[in-house]
Amino acid sequence: MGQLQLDETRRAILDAVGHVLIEGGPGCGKTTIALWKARESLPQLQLDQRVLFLSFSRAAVRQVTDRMVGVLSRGDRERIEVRTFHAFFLDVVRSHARLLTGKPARFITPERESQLRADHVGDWQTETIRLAREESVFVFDTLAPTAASLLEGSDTVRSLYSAMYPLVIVDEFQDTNRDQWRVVQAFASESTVLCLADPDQRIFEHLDGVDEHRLSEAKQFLRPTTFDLSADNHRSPGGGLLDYANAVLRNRPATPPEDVRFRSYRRLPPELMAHWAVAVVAQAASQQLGPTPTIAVLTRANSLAARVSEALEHEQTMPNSSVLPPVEHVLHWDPELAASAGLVVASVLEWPHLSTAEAVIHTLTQIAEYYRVKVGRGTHGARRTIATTDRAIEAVRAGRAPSSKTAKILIERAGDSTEFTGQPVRDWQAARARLAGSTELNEVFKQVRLLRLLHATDALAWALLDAWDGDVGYRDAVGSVRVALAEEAVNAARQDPPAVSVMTMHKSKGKEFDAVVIVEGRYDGPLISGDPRQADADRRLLRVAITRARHWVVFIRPEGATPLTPVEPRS
DNA sequence: GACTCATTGCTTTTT
DNA sequence: GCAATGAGTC
Repeated sequence: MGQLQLDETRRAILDAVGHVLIEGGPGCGKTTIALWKARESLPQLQLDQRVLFLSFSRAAVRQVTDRMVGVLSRGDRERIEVRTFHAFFLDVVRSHARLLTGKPARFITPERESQLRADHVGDWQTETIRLAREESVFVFDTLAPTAASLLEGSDTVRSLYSAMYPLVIVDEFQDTNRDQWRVVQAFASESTVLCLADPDQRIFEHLDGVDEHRLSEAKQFLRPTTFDLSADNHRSPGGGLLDYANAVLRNRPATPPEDVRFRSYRRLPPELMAHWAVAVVAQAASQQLGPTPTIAVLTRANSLAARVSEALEHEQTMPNSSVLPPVEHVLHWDPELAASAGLVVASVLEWPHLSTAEAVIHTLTQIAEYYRVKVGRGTHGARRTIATTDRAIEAVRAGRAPSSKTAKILIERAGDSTEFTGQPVRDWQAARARLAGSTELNEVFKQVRLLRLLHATDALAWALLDAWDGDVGYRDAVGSVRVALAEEAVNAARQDPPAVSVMTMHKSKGKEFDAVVIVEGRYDGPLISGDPRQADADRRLLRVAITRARHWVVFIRPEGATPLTPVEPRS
């Protein structure tokens, strides 16, 4: 770790006594100096004491853990616990919830929660609070406030954790929410707190409990010794990208450096442009950097990320008839909705074993389930569809003709002879093809296509092979697929990052790539909003997105889009 | 209560 | 371009 010079500021950080706040932009070395500081504190710790390094996501934890390998010896690494806030909260609640509720804690998974929530009449938040207080049952959202209350409310618990963790490091402090901050405050009375922050990387202020004044509040409360590393940049050589990102942030005139390119589109879809850009960048990058440069395609909205991913999946032909081969990639996508759409397809694979009425009810039930997940995601309008579907189920059950179009179509299709071949991939496609013709069926069909992009096809095929009855259909295909997709979700989280990733700019926080392609859609909201208040937040987000790149940035924007800086970019 | 047609407005999330 | 809404009709 010799490349990081121990300059005056860093020496001062290591020597500082009491709470410390380190501010600085992307690639300034905040994490590294924090790890050094942690290492310096180790000799003073007792054998059972640890340094606690709190991060916001599992990906961030991984990033820090990887970094530690270069900075610390194995023995030192074992004495630094890098954890997500939630993992820590879970621990606190599991160990001490009895103090609040008198009962041992039980936990509800997010999947289970979305079911319960969809079926619950009344305000779900109120219900989760009741569950926690009265039944000692916790969903993810009640963990943080409960852990905070435990640490605030009991001197014993607080001292216990401070004794365990004399030094607590908090990453991405600018985006800590209300409850995370409460926990940090509780630690501060007996432990030393080290906060790492970049005020210009606040990109989650729209979330409840995240506050633009958090940093100044922390300065008031902790009275930390504050250091500024914003002049340093160890990520992009020459600093051109960071300078340009800062110009975009402040809306100051700037000539984009050579390693930032712009392409505008007019008639061609942005997805195709993105595919082209990835192909071009991948080739250029592998020539200069070697075999597998990492590339991220970043978007404003999940919907565009999904569309880009779909384009990358298939061979495309440009107007000049050059052919873009498929690009292997991973879409960072919340898989729950696609998975529940997959269960609708799975239900069709069970049709050969069921009477027409049973088959229709089975599939309608899965469709209702899909819309329950949607309601859980905040789509209020899905309730209407659930009600319609439930009525249709009742009608079929009672032997009446349902009035819902979806149900009518399903009755017609389930009446046709349905036999499958035992080849999972072919049968899956055949089952999926039956889902079309009504708003609901079309929507489910579209969602299911995303499963392919999640690289779940192999896991699905294996699960279905086991479920094949050896004759005409699949037994408990729904159950098998559910298990396979849940396992896949767990595995996907552990896989090594692939060469090409597609995600929203928000999800790129804390990550790093050789090249970044930033795609602006036609209809998914502009990169920079016309509303000036919003525009500040947009510019912070853009700065984060640009600085994810170590070497190159490509912008794909619709023709006539507002320039990112007052000077027209080269094209 | 469900269908069709026209109108509107479009983001961002961890565990 | 497309999904979510609201009005009007069966």
